[in-house]
This record gives sequence, C-alpha cells and structure tokens, in this order.
Amino acid sequence: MQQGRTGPLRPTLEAVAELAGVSRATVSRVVNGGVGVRASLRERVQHAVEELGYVPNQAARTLVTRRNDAVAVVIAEPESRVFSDPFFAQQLRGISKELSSADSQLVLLLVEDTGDYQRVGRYLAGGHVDGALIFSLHQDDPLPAMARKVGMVTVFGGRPGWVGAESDHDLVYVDTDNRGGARLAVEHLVSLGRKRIATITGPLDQTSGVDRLDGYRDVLPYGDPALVAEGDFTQEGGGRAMAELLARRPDLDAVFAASDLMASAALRVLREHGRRVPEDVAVVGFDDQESVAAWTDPPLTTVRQDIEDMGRLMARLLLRRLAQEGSEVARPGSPTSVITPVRLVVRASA
Amino acid sequence: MQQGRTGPLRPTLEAVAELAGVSRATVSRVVNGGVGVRASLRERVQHAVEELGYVPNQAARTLVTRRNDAVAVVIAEPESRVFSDPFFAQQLRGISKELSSADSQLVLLLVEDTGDYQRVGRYLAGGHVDGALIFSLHQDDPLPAMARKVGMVTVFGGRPGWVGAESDHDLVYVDTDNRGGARLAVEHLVSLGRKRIATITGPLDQTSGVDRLDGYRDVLPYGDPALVAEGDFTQEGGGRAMAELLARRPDLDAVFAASDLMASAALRVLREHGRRVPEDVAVVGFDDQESVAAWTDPPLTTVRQDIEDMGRLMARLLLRRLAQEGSEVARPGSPTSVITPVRLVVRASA
DNA sequence: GTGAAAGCGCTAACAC
DNA sequence: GTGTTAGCGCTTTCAC
Repeated sequence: MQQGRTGPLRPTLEAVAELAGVSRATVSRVVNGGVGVRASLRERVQHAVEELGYVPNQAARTLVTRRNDAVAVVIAEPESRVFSDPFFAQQLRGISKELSSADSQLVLLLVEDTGDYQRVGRYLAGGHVDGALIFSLHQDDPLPAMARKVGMVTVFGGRPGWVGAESDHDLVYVDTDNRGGARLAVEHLVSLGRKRIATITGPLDQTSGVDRLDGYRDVLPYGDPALVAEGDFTQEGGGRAMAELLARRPDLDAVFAASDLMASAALRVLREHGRRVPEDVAVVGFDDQESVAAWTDPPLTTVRQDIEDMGRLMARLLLRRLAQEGSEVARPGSPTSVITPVRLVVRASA
Repeated sequence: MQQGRTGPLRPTLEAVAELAGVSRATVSRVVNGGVGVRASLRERVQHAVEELGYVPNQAARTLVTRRNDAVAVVIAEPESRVFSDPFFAQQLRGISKELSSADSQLVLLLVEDTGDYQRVGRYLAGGHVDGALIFSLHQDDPLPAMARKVGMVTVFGGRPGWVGAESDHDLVYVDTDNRGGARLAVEHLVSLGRKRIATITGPLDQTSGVDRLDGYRDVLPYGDPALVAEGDFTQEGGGRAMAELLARRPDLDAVFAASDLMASAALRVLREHGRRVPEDVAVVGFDDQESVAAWTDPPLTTVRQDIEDMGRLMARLLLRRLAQEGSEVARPGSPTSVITPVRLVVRASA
C-alpha cells in the first residue's frame, strides 16, 4: 500500500498537554467542552491549543467514539440526472443546511453505473459515516438491502417501491404527496373545461412516477390509454413523449406533465406543432422549480412542492434517529415517514 | 461527549485471523492486495473475510496510514448559487467520475455563510481528507490561507484573484480561457456588423467575471461605459442588468452576457421590451450549458467551455500531486495550472 | 478535579 | 512467507 502523506506533523494532544503542563486527559476534557475542569486550567489549556494550532485528529477520535459526525447522501441515478435536474440540487441544499447546523458533514456519494454500488457499499460498511440519506431508488435497487445489512441508519428520499413487502417497520422516508398533487393538477384542467387531457408520466420504475400517474387516473378513471405517454422526468424524454401524444391524439386539449422539466419541453414541442398555450392546449407541470417554471413561455402552472424543505426534513429525521441510537433508551416516539403537502400554483399555461 | 453508535459490533481483523487460523498481519496483507502471501493461505483468508462480512475500519486504517482516500470539494458561494447553476453541477460530475475511478471519495463542503468558514477550516485541519478542490473564490477569501496553513494539498477551480501577489509557486488551478472566450463572442458580434454592443458582466469580485469583461474590452477598447452593466451570473441579476442597459441605451443592437443564465434572462427582458432577437438585438452567452442554451427561444449563440472536463482535470491534478507527496522524490514535473480552451457555438440568437 | 493507563482496529517494521 | 510487536492519537474508566 502506498505511503500516506508525510507533511509537517500536526500537533497532538500530547504536545498540547506538555505545553500546558497538564495530562492528556485534561486536554481532552477541555477540547470536548471542558466540563469538570477548573477554570484556570481550562484557560491555560485553551491557550496552548491556540498557540499550537491544535485540531483533534478525527480518525483517532472516531476510532474510540465510533462517531463520525458525517452523513452520507447517496444518489442512485445511473443516467446522471442528478446535476441537470434542480430537484436534487434543492434537496441537497436543504440537507446541507440542516446537517451543518448539527455540525455534521455531508458526504456525497454518486452511483453512476452498476460498478459503483460496490464502492458505495464498501464505503457505508467501512464506518465512514453515522447514517445515510438515500435517494431516487429504482426498482430492485440493491442499496436498501446493503444499508440494512451493515446496520446503517437510513432515511429514504421518496417512498421506496417495496414498502410493506418486507418487515419494514423500521423504514423511514420523506416523500411528497405525489398522488394528491397529480390529482390537483388534473382537477384543475377538468375545471377549465378540458376534455382530452393527456399526461406525460415520470419513469414508471420509480414510485414518484407511478404515484403521479395514479393521481391522474384517480380523476380520469376511464381515460383513453392513448393519452398516456411515458417520460423520464428529463426534457428529452418529455419532448419525445409530447410528440408521441400529438401524433396519437392531435385533438388533445390539455397535458399534465409529471415534472416541470418535461412540461417545459412539452411547451416547446407544442409550439413547434403550431399549438397555442393555453388557448389550444393547457399545460400543467409538477415541482414548481423556480428556475424552470417561472421562466417558460408562457410561465408554467404547476404543482408546488417544497423540495428544499424535504431535504431539511430528511436530515432532521436522520439526526433524530442517530441521537436515539446513542441513548439506548426505548424509542419514545420513533420518527416515522413523512408525506409533505403540495399545492397548485396557477400561472399562465393553464 | 455523547456516546457513539452501539450497533452490532462489526468483525475485526482479529476475528478474521482467528477464523482463518492465521495472524492479523497476514489478514491485513490479504486485504490490502495479498502480495507476498501463499495462494492457499490467501484463499483461506478470503473465505473467512467473506463469511464474516469483514470490512476494514477506515478510522483505524487512516490513523496509521495517514491516508483517507477522500477529497474535499469546497464551494464557497454565499448566495447559494451552487445548486441553481448547472455550472457547479457539471464540474462536480467530472470530479466525481475521476475520483471514483481512483477509488477516492468526494466530500462536499458548502460554505453558505461566514460562520461556515470555521467549520470547513476545522474539517480540513482535522485530517478528514487527503486534499481539497476549492471553487469560486471571491475577493479576500480566507480559504486559500486556511488550506495553506494546514498544509492541505489544493487545486483551485478558477484562477484565484491574488495569483502572483504572494509566493505562490505552489498554487495550482484550472480555469477556462475566460478572456479569450469573451473576445470570441464580441468579435462575432462585430463581424455581424453590430455597432452598439453591450455587455452584462459577471460579479467583478471574481476573476471569471473580470476576465470576461477584459475580453470584451480587448475588442472594444473605446466602448461607451453606459454599455456595461454588472450582473452576478444569475438569471435575476442578468434580467436586472438587461433592463438597466435598455434604459440607458435603448438603441443597443447586441449584448454579450457573461453567462448563459444571464443571457436567457436577457432574452426574456428584450422580448418584454418588444425587441426581436436576433433582428433588433443579437445576444451571445457564455458557458454553453445544454440545459439552458439549447432551450431558449431563440436558441443561444454562446461560448462553449467543457465544464465537466474541467472538473475531471482538477481531480486528476490533485490526485497526481497527492501521489507525488507520498513518494518523497523531488517532483519530476510538478503539475501546473491549466487553462482550458473555448470555442464559439453559433445558434440562432446571434 | 486530575492523572495514569488501557485500549479502539489497523499497518508496518522487524524477526524468524 | 508468516508471526510478533509497537504504535497511530484519541477518549474514558478508574484511582487518587
């Protein structure tokens, strides 16, 4: 194995102790809050720490405490949608805020191809982090099993598909009210008097995709199957689906797209085909991503979910579970999954 | 200090050694590549590892090797532009790819407000990571000094403003040819016969903003100052600047915006003010971010930089420096800063 | 309150 | 080749 770094040696507890004329134990106490140390001594130690620029070695500390003050965020998005889609970005931001206020570090793990599962599995098992936030599971994703196997405390982003299939009393997730949101969107289109309402779905191997389609069907149980086209949450997929729908049902007068990105692509394709929005075709999206929905032409009517808040919530749930683990007590009120609310934001497209 | 996690104890080297009937040293050898171990023994150990589901404890390993196989990515963007701007996203993706192929972990550190500098400083000093990739420095950013103080091997994203000001022979960065790119853009507008070419600049406390403005001035050294408005790379800022320019010089016939995001906002504002693009006003952006430039109406003519590749390059430089540090030899060819090339992508807006 | 001492799990000399 | 041993830097009983 390759030699590690050999830079200027950083000062150790030992060095501080010597300079301050106390024992290592005392220094350790001061560094960790200083309870039970006489004020005068504490001050002397603090000076020594300052003078030497001492910073605790985290590896040594973790070795004994078994804490890392770090949390992994795992995003399993083989198509690398991660960074083109503001959705993740916003969630990450919420998570980042919450974690940093708890002095915990965010460690981002991206799973791009199947080989990466190995690496991520090793990482989680390696005890680098105290817990994990896992996102955007697809069908048969090996991640949940991995996390469980190594006893990793986990909160999922979005409802995993197999909830209930196993003994998942322990499973915690945060999700938007996808189905309710879709219902809201489609009901709005109905209330506008639209008769041939199509939908561009998300990927149907993810619960968010399926749930939004279910919401559409709740309102239109006897709809024409030709009015349903599968997308994948991206602009490319959305554009393709819109073109398909137009080919199948040139007379459609409304579209509910399961993401703003897809809706924006739909607007474009509709324009290319000479349709006016909303006069000829009304369009509703899902997400209300500022950077997309407010900037389309016309601005998008869409279902708003507070994505950043979901991220914050996930982090908070995880931290709470972690805290409970530490204090062996029987869980007073074990955190449970949360479904966050949505609302319709009406702009010009429908 | 709070007790750490107390889950089921993970198997240790010791346990594997016992099960395989060998010493800890042998197991360690096998786990780390297995050189110098008889094949039969190696196999026995591997079985034991498998059976117990053994995974090395990283903290213990780091404690002795002083390696983390992890790299910090520090993004200092108080305005939280990080995640609304695909720019960072793409760089991260490049970095992530490169690091994971070197089996190194990406640890993302976001600096949102000034208090975070402390936390990040502690993190870097704490020896969590082998090196750091630092982004989007503003004027007087304390990060470079912090990194240097703790002897952190660092590669910067974008040229730090104070290059040359100190003894920075050691400083390595990756940057786009901002100035050359801006020149390309403005020359294109000139070649189109435009006479009153305005520019929306980036934030002028960042070198990328300043350099792009310099490029504009290279081509138009005697331009009217009223044709220059300061933006901040965001849509909001770009829109504001465009409105300002229109108010000052209603007769302008071209705009070079220093980012695609700002250019897209400019298109919108121009449309609102009844200008046709490109007939009345030609617009050129900078970045060529697929998700923005190709989707505007009309599609944006812009300066293309390969952002993902820059990320990859940064990671590669860092890894190389890290490797050199390990093998104490005098640096054979110390990696130096890199300026990546740009080219003009002509679409419909100019 | 403070110090002495025992590890946390691992790697790397060094013997054999 | 393989085993023995001495730490890496820290926290945490346990005496005093």
